[in-house]
Amino acid sequence: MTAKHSDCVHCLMRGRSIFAGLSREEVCELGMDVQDIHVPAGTTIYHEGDPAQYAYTLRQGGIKLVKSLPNGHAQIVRLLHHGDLLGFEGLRTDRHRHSAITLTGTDLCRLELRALDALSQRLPAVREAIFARWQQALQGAEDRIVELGAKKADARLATFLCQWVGAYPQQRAAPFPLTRQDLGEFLGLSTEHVSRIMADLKRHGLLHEHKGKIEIPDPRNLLLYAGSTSA
Amino acid sequence: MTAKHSDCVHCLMRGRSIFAGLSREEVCELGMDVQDIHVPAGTTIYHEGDPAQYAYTLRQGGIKLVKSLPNGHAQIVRLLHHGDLLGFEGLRTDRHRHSAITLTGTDLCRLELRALDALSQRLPAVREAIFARWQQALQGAEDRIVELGAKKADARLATFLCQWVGAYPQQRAAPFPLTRQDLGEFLGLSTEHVSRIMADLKRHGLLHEHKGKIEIPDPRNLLLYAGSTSA
DNA sequence: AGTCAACTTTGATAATTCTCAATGCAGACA
DNA sequence: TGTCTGCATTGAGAATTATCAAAGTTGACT
Repeated sequence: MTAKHSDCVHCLMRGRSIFAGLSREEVCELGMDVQDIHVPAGTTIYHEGDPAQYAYTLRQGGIKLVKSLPNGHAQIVRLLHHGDLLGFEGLRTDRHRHSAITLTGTDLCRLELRALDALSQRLPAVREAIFARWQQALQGAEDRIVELGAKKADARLATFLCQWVGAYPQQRAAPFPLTRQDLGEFLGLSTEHVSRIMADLKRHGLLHEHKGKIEIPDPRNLLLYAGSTSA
Repeated sequence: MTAKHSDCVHCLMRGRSIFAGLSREEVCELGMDVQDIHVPAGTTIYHEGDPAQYAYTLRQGGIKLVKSLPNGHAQIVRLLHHGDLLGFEGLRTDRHRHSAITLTGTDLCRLELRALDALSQRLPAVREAIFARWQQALQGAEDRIVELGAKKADARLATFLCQWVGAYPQQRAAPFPLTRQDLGEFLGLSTEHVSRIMADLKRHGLLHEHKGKIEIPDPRNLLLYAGSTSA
């Protein structure tokens, strides 16, 4: 893991970060100690239960937020793409509510939580940005509840895959660093079952996979198929 | 449904509402049109997809927030107790993301969303309160994801029942207005399956039910039992 | 008291999903 | 190039959960 001081002013991600609403001058005067961090795939950035000290902006790569149960099961609570914020569970939360693990090599900006908190008091734009992300996260979480509670395995997987590739509209084939186990832990299924469904989808030509890339020729078909295998 | 002007200053719920942090004077000067509303059980307060105009504070009673799927399934996204806020999906959200349906006769305070929004800009205490509820809701939603994704039926039900009675610490037996169908739609199970598990729990003396009241002699036992029927 | 409607319980059977075990596959590395 | 390790796939059987159908219960209303 490497770290250096970050130059927020010229950051390519600024437009998608929580500092998006600020002027160039305001960014210059943040007065925050922002670290620029690099971690390889499979790194745990922080553990569930750890005292929370930093928040991070995911600049590049993928991260999973995981909760573990005493019975040995793990549940991926959320998957993060570039531009997402992590580690900032709440205003006065002093412990991380999940573990953050990189799925790929990852670039992050690390901010001190105390400083970020203070900043959000001072700058309405930052507060709004955090607020908005929160709202987004809640909405996402509630959608997941519906997926997990009211849909069958194949429909869950199909919807998820469509959403995933939807997050990479530029590319023809989206990067796909998730293992079958990751998928299982995200969708509440066993790895084997995920594997079987994936194989089925591929057999039906609804899905192509190759070297960590995934492609869905026609999302509508995929959703239709998953919906029709069972009401 | 009856409505009259509300007297926030003397409201018994004020301490638990989003106006909790305000002084008596500030409450007097809210300048908000707060309506005092009463609705019977089984009323839909607003529908999923409706343009959002009001937020509500639940003063008394129980409410379920429901999302419906095209396939006919319904999923209860959240259950609200007294003191909870509803209808306030986000600052700039103009549509309700779920339907709100009363489980019991219910007392509500109705606030105009636009006014509440303006108020939260003006009064940091209100903003903080809303913020805090949000964080709470997100945390709750993520916990639900874990429940739905990583636990079996009996464990889900057990944890839920313990949480439910935990929300009524004063009483020996907690009010329990949920039908088996409600439980099923909350936990992602069929009504029949819920019924069977409930019967089992009662047979083992882990649970008593009588006239819309529920009692758990020893929550620890209940959780233990549900955990042990399967790893 | 009688009736109705809504909710609950129970049973039988089917569908879904999990678990365990074995095998296949591909990239990392010596 | 061989080997090794981690991941993916496949199969078979078991466990879990859903579905369908039929009674049973309860409470409200007449």
